[in-house]
Amino acid sequence: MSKTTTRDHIVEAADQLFYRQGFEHTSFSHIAEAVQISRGNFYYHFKTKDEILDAVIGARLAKTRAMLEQWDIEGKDPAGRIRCFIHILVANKADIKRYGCPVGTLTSELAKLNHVSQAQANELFTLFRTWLCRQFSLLGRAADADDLAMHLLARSQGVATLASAFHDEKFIRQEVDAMCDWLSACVRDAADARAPEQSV
Amino acid sequence: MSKTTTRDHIVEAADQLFYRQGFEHTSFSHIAEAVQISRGNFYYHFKTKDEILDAVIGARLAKTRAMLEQWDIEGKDPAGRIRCFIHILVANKADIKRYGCPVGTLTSELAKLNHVSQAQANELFTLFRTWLCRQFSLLGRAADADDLAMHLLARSQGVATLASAFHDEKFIRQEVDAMCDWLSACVRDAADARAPEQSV
DNA sequence: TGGAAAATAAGACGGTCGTCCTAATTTGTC
DNA sequence: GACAAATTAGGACGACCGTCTTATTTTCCA
Repeated sequence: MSKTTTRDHIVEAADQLFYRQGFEHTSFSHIAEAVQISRGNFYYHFKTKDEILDAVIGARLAKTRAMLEQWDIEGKDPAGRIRCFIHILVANKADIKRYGCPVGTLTSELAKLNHVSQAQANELFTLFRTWLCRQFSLLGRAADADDLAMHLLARSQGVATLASAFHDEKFIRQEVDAMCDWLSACVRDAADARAPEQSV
Repeated sequence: MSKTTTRDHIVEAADQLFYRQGFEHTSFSHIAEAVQISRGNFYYHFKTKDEILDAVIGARLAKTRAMLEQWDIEGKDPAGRIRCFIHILVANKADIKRYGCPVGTLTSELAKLNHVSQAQANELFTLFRTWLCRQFSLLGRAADADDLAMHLLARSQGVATLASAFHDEKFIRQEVDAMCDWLSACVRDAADARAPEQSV
């Protein structure tokens, strides 16, 4: 059935606004105007603003999990799947240029607010981290898979931050290519380690 | 002489609070309490909150410029100076773990607020960018100096973001080492380009 | 030492915030 | 079609925000 309820509309609008304006700067009035409902109606669906944040993070987690699973069943090899991750930056370059990375900026904001949902938001990072870790393991780099995952995550974050600061989409493409080259080198290293005598 | 005025105290306290709690979340009351003055006294020194932000950014710019100049006159080679930049992450690792990078997080917040001081805050990034660019040029990589500068800036940003999200200081050390290795490879490539026949 | 200038304190102001209560409306079921 | 439940609208509430005015205190120089 999947009928879209008012609650879903609220979460969706809050998601967008939290991303574009930040969590704290987004008020009930902003969301109410976006969803076209009265401000008082919120209390029926969510008792506090923090509950909305929880729902937004939950929605993002679900969406991310679905995306990663989709990549898993698309039948590519691990390197191809990692390349899917890297190319998120290109696919969302317009938004990233304007608002940065949704995960990184939310995490930073909640850290400064010392918000109770910090840990839940960081779970978004963990989702990517463990997924990447598994891909690097399948690639034959089980020994340092988590280091490679963290390295790639960090580079993606840095690219998003600078692309946003300098309003530079070309920089995204450039660094995405560099990350793909780095990934290829990773694959080569793994192959060499498996059969060093066959290396040219 | 250099007597510390009340104005300086305000800027200093605001600087800290903007870093730790964010600009928007920091109120006049917070700053007043930190400086131990009455809330009404602000208006004598600053007419608006935005003026305080301007002063804070100005102070950070001055401090950064002084730091870069210091590194310039310390007589090291360009690679050593770039290593100074990389090691900021280690020197400030405790703060970075808790609050992220002062430049990156402020830039992100102002971008979401669509704040008028966005450009001035981004100038902080430009300061590092042009300085790094010059160092890479002196290193013999004039052709792609700006690309290298942006790459290194992005990696630093990413490290700060993830170290903060995962509360992981070890990750900082790890990535700093990796960046230093990368820098050494840059130097080697530059040397090879200058005298390829001498390479082993 | 007296008096102008600089600096500070105290609080009023309109506005917005998140929260919460209550009445009206819509919806679904017998 | 009646009635209970689900949903929505509207607005009151106290608190805090940034701003601004005014009165008081301190500083400093003639």
